[in-house]
Amino acid sequence: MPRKVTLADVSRAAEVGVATVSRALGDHPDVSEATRQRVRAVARSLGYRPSATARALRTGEYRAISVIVPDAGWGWWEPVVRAAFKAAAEVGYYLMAHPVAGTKGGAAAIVEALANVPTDGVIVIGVPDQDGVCEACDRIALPAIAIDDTSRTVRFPTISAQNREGARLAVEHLISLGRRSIALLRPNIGVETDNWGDGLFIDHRTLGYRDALDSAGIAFDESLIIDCTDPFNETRKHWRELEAELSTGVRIDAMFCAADSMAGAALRTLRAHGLKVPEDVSIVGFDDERAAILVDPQLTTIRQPYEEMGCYAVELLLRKIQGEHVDIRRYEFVTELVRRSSTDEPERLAKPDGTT
Amino acid sequence: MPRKVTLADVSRAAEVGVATVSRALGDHPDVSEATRQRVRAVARSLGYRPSATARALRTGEYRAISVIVPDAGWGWWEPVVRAAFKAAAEVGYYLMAHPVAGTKGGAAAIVEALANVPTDGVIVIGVPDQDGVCEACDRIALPAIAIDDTSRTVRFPTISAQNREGARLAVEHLISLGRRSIALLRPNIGVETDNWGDGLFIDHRTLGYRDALDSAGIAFDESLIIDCTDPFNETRKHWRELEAELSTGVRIDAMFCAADSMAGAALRTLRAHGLKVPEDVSIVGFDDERAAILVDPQLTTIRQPYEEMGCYAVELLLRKIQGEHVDIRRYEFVTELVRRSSTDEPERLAKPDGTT
DNA sequence: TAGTCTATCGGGAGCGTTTCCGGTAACGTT
DNA sequence: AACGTTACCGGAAACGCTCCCGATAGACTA
Repeated sequence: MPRKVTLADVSRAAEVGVATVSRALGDHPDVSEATRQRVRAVARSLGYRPSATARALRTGEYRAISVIVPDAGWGWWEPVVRAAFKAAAEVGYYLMAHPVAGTKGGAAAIVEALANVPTDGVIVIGVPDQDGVCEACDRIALPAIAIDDTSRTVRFPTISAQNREGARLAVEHLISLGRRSIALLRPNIGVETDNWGDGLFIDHRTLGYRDALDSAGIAFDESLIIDCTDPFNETRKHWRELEAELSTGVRIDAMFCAADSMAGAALRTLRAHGLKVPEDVSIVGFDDERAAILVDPQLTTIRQPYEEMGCYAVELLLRKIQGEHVDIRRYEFVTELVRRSSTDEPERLAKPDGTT
Repeated sequence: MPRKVTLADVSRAAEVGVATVSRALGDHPDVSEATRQRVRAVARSLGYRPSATARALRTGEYRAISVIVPDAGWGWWEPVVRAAFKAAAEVGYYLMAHPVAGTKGGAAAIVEALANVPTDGVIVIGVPDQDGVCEACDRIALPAIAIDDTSRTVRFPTISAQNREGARLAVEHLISLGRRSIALLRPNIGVETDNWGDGLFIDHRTLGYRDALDSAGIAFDESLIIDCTDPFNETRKHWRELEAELSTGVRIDAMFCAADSMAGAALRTLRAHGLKVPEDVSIVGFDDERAAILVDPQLTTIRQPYEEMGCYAVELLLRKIQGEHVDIRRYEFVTELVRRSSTDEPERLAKPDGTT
């Protein structure tokens, strides 16, 4: 294999100093147009490629950032990552993704490994023990910012959607269809949730659910809250209880899936109990992830502005990398309702407010 | 922020030479146990972390490899990447993922960017212009190996499933259910396919389809082949033709989806035309990606041994990195049929071979 | 004509490692 | 007592780059 061609090689071939080559290639001002051209030409013909390592060692910056994601693929964060990739590329930064799934040792191990990866900062997206990761980053002086919040306190700049308002939007939509017995299906994310407290996204969504009920004067019924651990295997106790209730004839006429990923299981279960969607039960999800259009019927859901969130994340991170101060608070983004067939109006139901 | 602590700092604090520190930390033989302990302790208390950059610059190896994937998430390659991550970690290598989706410039640009990323080699997974990417890697002396094949020739070590045998398995299963009018739904992958030639995975799957038909003595009917560009939007002409046929009463009783990602659309379309799965139409997919268990009914499909493939990929790549010779050929892995409800036997159909 | 200024360039240090090589001290051997 | 061995350690070079600083030559000013 051909030995790597270095600055010195180019310098020799172009008959100029190595410093000049560096400047010519780096578009610095104090080099004549003529030499710049010549150096350029020689470098190209020699197939010169700068060593990112050497450059990083010298300058102390890698021009690369990392995102830590829960898994390689499959999740609401995909579009966020995609957007972040693009945003980073636009300012000449390279972005790399680090899935934590399957890694043993969890957050700590991830950051441990990250210490060996050339990166100027990290974006932590919806991983368990988000705070732990961020703090570990802090310890090794790595700027970090978080997206979504799986930790109750805000000790790092945190980007999230307006979860409470979004949930309210969802449930209001169901109510506007004339639904009144609305179940809340919640993903269990491995940390204790606190229905009323501030913090976890799922808490906010629960609050939004209550907000909508309250405004509509519908009594809150705790038995309609169902926690669901595994969206694919439906192992959670509460979920089985719902199934039991359904088979004993308890009726719900709507369901707010606080995460799209559970929609498949929900649909299957409802169907198994002879309930039709959207005729008998209307469903609204949250996240607008790709599963939403895969299921049948396609899912009405709450969409987060993933692109904006991803872009803003890199923007914030770059600021932090450049030493600017970034407020430690939650940066919230507005959500919108995406209507699909899971909330088609089956028949003309009399609505509370009398509109069509 | 605290300045980074270097070898020199540790050396000063431990009152030994920097070379000794390096050796002590690196578990080299010629350093006394006593000093090793002391250096270790000092390093820990100072919070020393070796600079991966400096080390890489000196040693010339990064102990990191890259995977290039079509997209950030959502696809059959997810488990491959996951397995590769693990395999790499086990031998002390770090793996990073590079999605090409959204990148402008395609393959060339990717590798261009990769030149600035510290990596010892790359695994290219199912991206368009796979050959182009591999060749670009070759040019910059980056060891590369490919997984799956979206190029017709094998100019790089290529890992793939036994696509032909897998497809045969799928279709034989359908035939064993008594089905005889079996549609083949194919993903369009952006390159011209050649039904009979060797190369693209989809060609192999088509061949397997024919193999099964031939063995069962079922005549091949070209009009049952449907090409489908976008699994989510179903825009392809042939697909609309199928829909048209279905509505004019043309009957199929089974469908082999040559990629799971199309199953959602297929199911929706069939349902829209009043056909029930699995009662009226049996469906088998290919890939066993996560979509397979999300759809309703859950999809019988052909599973590739993703974990093995991912592990083998890093094994092969590491060998290449270490300068060993790696045969340039296709490394094929056996597939298996995963039975789910989309091929439940609806009623007792008379089977050709008379078995139950 | 002498001095100053600008444009252009080269030398060389230094980023944090690893590793070669040479040096010292302690020990064992004749 | 003189030598060779062994065990341990430190100095320093090198990896490829950037950038500070000083040098040179020509142009311009007084």
